[in-house]
Amino acid sequence: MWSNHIKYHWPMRTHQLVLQWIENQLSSGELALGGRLPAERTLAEQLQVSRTSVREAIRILEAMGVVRAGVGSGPDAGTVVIADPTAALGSALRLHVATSHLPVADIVQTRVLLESWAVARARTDSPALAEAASLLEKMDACPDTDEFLALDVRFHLALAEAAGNAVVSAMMGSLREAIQSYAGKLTANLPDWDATAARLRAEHRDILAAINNHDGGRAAGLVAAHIEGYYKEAGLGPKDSDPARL
Amino acid sequence: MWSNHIKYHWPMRTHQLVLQWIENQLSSGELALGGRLPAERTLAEQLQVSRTSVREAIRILEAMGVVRAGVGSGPDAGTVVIADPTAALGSALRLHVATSHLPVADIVQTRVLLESWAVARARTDSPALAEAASLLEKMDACPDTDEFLALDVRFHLALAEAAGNAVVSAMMGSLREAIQSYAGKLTANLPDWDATAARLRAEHRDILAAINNHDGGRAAGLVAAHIEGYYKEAGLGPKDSDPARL
DNA sequence: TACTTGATGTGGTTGGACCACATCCCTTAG
DNA sequence: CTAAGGGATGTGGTCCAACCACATCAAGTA
Repeated sequence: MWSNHIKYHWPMRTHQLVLQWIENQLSSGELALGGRLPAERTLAEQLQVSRTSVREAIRILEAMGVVRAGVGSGPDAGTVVIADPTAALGSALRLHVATSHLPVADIVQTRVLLESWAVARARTDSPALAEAASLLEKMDACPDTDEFLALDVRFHLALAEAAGNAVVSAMMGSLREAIQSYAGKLTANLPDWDATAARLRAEHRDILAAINNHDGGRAAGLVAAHIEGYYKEAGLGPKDSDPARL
Repeated sequence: MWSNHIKYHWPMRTHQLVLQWIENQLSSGELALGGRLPAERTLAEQLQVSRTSVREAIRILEAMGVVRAGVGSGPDAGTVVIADPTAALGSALRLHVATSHLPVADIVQTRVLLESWAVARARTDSPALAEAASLLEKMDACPDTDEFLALDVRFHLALAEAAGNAVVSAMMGSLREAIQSYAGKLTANLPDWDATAARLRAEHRDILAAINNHDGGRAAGLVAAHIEGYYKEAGLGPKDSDPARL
């Protein structure tokens, strides 16, 4: 009856074993960024598990933004280690927003918190800040709404990166991604897009100016007002709203 | 060049299709928290895909903390919808720390930021705050180091929850989980655990007192000093963080 | 009534098969 | 000699048909 004592006392699923092995390889440095995992069939034989279990583990790592799977042959093929923490956090947040377990208002509030902190600590000599300035100019000469919004996303992301904290940057990006579809629908509610766009441009300029004037406190306040103002104008109540349906 | 962009969107892998279907069910409310997914074989037939693809999608959702798979029969069996955002974020962060893409110092800094913010706006009538007080008493009468640390984790999590922001709570928990093994090793470096424990107890009391005195600013400062002091004493060089002004 | 025992349904795991794709390398035509 | 075929090879992507371990439930039995 107890043909397998180990499994009974230590019920670890097979794909978790593979995950653990890969995570160890990553921690020990034997698998580094840009490195390639063994082929699925090879890895399955090495670990004495089925290819299915190996694939399930790789799926999880792929969803976590740790690896990228590519078919074919050559340098672009195979399963290679990447680093995209934003993908994992964004997907997770989006899914839990879908279950109504994470209110959209909380996401917006957290974004305000992180981005305010980031601009307050932004270094004026940061490359990310230079990129933000460049993006701001592009937005001035951009008549298309969708393109403007895309640039807006990159602008705010650049602001977050200016603080030099990779975790904050990743979280900022994931928060953006999690409510992207939501924000898109809110934008449709705006009564006068041209006026709003003009206001956003002006506020962007003020934020950047405050940072460059080494007035982090003012920059943080402007960012908070900028974000909250946008969502408020589009109809999202602050922290009381029910995100049940889109 | 742009054709790659199009190709990136068009050929959707089979498990992503399943993922999308389930996410739609969640968004529309047809699948709610505590609800059960169709059986894997049934779902495979419904969506006209193989059971393998269904399983890969479920694996991802499981890693994201959205579902829990249980074998057997009865109410506890099957794949049921849960809500554990901390699991997903924690795993993702831990994996990216393993790839050295997310510095531990950045994680600590982010934790200081979030927890400072949380205690600064903690509501004194929050149930989480009452739990924190209860945990504090337990820690006073706890001689065991490991148990003390476990209570410490729950104490700080309760503080984070007192702000009433689910996203911040989830992120706090995930940050803790991501560096848990790291923190454990650091604790071993402490020269005099008893002295450190006594200091931690005192600081916990001060933090809670500041919150109950409605002095959020002081509480935030105490939390920042509390966390940074611990890691500094254990030998982790901190990023200079100043979450004072938001 | 109380207990045993199979039936049923669930996820967990495996091996094999085939496909589409991308590269590499050898052959062959010029 | 060069350059254009065209397999050979290796990769992940997908599917299928089993089998196992487990947990519950219902029918049958003492």
